[in-house]
Amino acid sequence: MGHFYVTTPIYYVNDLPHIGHIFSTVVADTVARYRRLAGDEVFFLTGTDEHGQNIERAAAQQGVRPIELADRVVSRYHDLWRRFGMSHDGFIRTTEPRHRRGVEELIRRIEDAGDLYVAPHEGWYCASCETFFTEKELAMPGHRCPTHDRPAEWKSEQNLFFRLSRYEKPLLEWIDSHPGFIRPETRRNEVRAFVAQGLRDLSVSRAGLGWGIPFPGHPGQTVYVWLDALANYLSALGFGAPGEDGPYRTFWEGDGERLHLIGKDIIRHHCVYWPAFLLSAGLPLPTSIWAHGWWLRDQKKMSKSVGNVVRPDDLIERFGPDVLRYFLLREMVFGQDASFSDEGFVDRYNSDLANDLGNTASRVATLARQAFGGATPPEPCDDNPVRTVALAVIAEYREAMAELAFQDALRALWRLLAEANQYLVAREPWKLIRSEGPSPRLSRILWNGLEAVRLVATGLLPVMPETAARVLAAVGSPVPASLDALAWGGTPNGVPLPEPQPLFPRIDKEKFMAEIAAPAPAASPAPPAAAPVPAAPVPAAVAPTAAAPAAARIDIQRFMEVELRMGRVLTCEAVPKSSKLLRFSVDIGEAAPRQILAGIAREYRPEELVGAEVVVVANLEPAKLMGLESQGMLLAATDPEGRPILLRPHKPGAVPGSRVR
RNA sequence: GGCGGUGUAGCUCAGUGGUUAGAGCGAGCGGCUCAUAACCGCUAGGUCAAGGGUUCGAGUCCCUUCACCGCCA
Repeated sequence: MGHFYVTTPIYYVNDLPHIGHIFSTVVADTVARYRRLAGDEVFFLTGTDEHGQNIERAAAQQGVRPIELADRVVSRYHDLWRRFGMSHDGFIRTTEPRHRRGVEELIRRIEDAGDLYVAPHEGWYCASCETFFTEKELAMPGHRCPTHDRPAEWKSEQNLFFRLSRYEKPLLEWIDSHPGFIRPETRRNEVRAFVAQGLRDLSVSRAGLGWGIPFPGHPGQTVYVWLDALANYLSALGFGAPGEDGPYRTFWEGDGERLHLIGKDIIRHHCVYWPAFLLSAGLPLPTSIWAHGWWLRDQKKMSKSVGNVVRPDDLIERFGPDVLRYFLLREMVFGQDASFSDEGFVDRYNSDLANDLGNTASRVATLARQAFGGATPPEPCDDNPVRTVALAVIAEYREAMAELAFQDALRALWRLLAEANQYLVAREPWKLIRSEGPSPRLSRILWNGLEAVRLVATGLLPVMPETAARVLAAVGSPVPASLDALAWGGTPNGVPLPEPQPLFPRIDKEKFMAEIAAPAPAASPAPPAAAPVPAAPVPAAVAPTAAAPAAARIDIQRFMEVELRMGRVLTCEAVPKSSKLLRFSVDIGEAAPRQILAGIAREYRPEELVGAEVVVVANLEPAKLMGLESQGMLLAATDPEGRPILLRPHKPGAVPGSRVR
């Protein structure tokens, strides 16, 4: 069969792994496993992006060398991938010598093609993005970077430029003649439109940047991070290695498939710059670049500053990685955004895994054990409604998996579980056990049930490798090494069946929701508190007031992300039917006062607070309490009893709206 | 502003111009008792964003409007 190369983005080591990283890697792992089962020779690559000013700065703040910072974060990735049973064949770090050689070789070829030149580069530069902006883009006063909301610096330097403009037509032609090159379709349209409107040459070096790969032949220049990072897809395969090219020839230059999985935020780099670099260097292009959407948290974008990033350690600890893998692949329409919620997670778990998969497996296993002395039935069955559905499901599953339509593939498998349950209810084998004992008819009925579960578990092998194996064991089948097993008739006859045990114990949803809403019990070890880089802030609403452990240090920029403003209370009243909430309208220097709710009614009477000066968190995501929207938060400390003490200035005169810092 | 996309059941989403618009989850009722209070059946719930047009026939094609999303270095 063919060769198949699949890559994840390489992850930037300024952030700990979160659900977004996990998703990309789970997808790649699932595809890799599927293709291996289907008989392809597979190379699955992931890795880390470790260069750039952000890393340099973060390391300096922590008083370590950049490579030490990178080492620490990388070890977190290794740990996580191990826990997830990721089956990657390679892990590349951009700080490795082999990567540097690959980058140098790529640049040499681009230079040989005459696509590099030196020119002055100037503009407003945001060090966080490591990007130059045009005057137009930063039109707002102060030239603030739109993504980081911090002032950009005017910068002018000599840089190397890549003749991207030369590849405008070739790229358009390539996109037009390769319909599957950029997926999904809507991204392809976007990229096409972007290229069609004209391409400017691209700066591919920075002057005086320490932490990066020196630009070969141009002392004082460092390779621009994107050119550096993208080359990982080649260098990890051995491109640029002195004697031996390793898997490079097989997986990049061969006629197999080369699939880049990316998030939608890095489309341009992968769909424009990267193909152009490759065209220039005379190298093959990837066969497909698949951009998936983002995981939202309860419909909102996850962001470090909001503090709603899903770090799935608790979920993995509690359910094992396979359940999260299943959830991620089942819930997201690949290519679109999806929303992660704890409630959705439990619902999915209970209905799909506990009720359907787990229960059906133990149902058929128990029946067969009862009827045939603890073994699988002696007689198979070759003509029945379950088989008819199974054949359709298998075809649909394969088609969907080939398209990375995991949602459809899984939905198809679950149709077979439903069919098996309907079939059992129609045949009532539990009655036959009593009325006719281990008859041939009973054998065929129960064999069909086992076979249906076996097929579903086989289809689940790429998605939930460890769990699928356990389901197979539960229905008396071995773990197959090939997708050939995904065909009717594999359940062995007369082999012992283990005593069924719940594979997915049902979760009490109410209890679960209450548990995750509550702060972790004091006894439990603090979650990764000793994180090498600042972890996401704990949502303040649920943070315990008792002696909080010292938080990781943050820099001034980080602090300034919290917008604290002076406010004057205009009105204040109790919220009906609430013992704790007061409703304020607060002037913080804006056109209209803010409505803010605070849980301090037990300690303060509304009338004593009218006119009070208070400190407001002004850029907090609005939240609904008792049906009322709270557009901010009042700062308060607590006394030894845990009662709130509102923070107020010790003397009057602060201007409403003035920044507190 | 330009280009592209989306809008269908309480929620998440399917729906090549062709009967009465579907699935899963959730809700209500009934059945079963092998199975993890699981499973099976039935029911409720839709002016298919709004308006206009083409057509024998429109969720589907065209136009307009509204809302949301993405891209425009």
